[in-house]
Amino acid sequence: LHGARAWCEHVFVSRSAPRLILHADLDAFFASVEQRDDPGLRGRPVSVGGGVVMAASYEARARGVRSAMGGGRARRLCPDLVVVRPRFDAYVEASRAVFAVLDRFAPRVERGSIDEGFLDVTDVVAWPDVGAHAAALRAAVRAEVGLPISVGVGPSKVVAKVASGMAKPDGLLVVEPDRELAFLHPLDVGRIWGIGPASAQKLHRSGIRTVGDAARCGDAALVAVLGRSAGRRLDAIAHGREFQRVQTARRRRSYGAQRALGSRGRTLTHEEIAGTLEGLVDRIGRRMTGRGDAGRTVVLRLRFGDFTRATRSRSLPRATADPAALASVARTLLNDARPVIASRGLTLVGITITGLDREDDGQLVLDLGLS
DNA sequence: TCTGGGGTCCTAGGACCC
DNA sequence: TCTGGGGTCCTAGGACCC
Repeated sequence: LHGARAWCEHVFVSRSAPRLILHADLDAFFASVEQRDDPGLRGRPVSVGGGVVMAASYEARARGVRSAMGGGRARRLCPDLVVVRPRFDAYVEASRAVFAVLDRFAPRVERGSIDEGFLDVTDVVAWPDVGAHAAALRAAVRAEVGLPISVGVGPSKVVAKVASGMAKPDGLLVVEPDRELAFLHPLDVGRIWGIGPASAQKLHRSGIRTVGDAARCGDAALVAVLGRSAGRRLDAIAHGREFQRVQTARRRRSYGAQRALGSRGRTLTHEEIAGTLEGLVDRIGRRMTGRGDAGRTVVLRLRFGDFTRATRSRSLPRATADPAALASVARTLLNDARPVIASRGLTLVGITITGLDREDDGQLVLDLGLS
């Protein structure tokens, strides 16, 4: 109980008060690494990945090329586009080097993804100095790793994140504590981290276009449109009351592998699909074993020609990382899915392992019963 | 714009248990 | 006989992020 109480206090204190947060986000990360390592690519429109654009340099973006865009369209928009093959090892190494720098600038750093991090500097930087601190961070990353990085500063992770996006490329934007709502309210709701195209559209249809609209319409209306969790979160953001902690050590919750089959996936036989699945399960098994993890739930993911999806899952009595055991479950799931596959034209198969086996996995629920 | 590979979190219903 | 209040676990689908 003592531990639980200390934990609750920690969570509530750090969640209920403004902090001083930096969001540091590398610009066009994969493409910037390529331009750094090959001077011949500098100043030219670069796409990492040819089938699908995984990252586009700013020169390419100026021509309309965007990440996640099909390669054909990218080349039509930008005929002199230089397409390079991704080098994931180089990106992982560059990311490690960048976080080594970030760790020097804050006692608490959250790895948001391979190319972005949140820094809580509340306890180490006085408010008026935060701009200089952020500028020094950007200079250090540039000097030591050779990559451009943009930084947003604000009283919460969401504000810092939106600010870094507006600072790009290679910029810095500081949102002063009392300017937070003035900064957020004019923005379209879709600019908020966590409000994607589907939610933005629902809000727009209800007449809620900006964050300011969301603030005025009230918590109940937002919950009605977005559901309990997302609705309350947007309400809190719109009133400047959302203060998620910077989480330094987040544990992985799943392992997955998938393979796009293209249109030829529609003609693959059951046995060929099973063979592909076996390869994916093998890959996952190796990764899990390498990290000493095991999982109890196997999820088969399918995507079809019309981009609809389906999942089939099964939980085992005990966690395993054994590819043979996982493969046999994957096979029965594939059998379950046979009718769906036959009726819809398969274009992607994937396997995810969840229910990771960890002794310290658990949750504490505090029931408040507020009126 | 016609789409890769890796993740996280939320919602909801059903079966079961005391 | 019907029911309150408290739980667990599983499955499936969806939205979102980089």
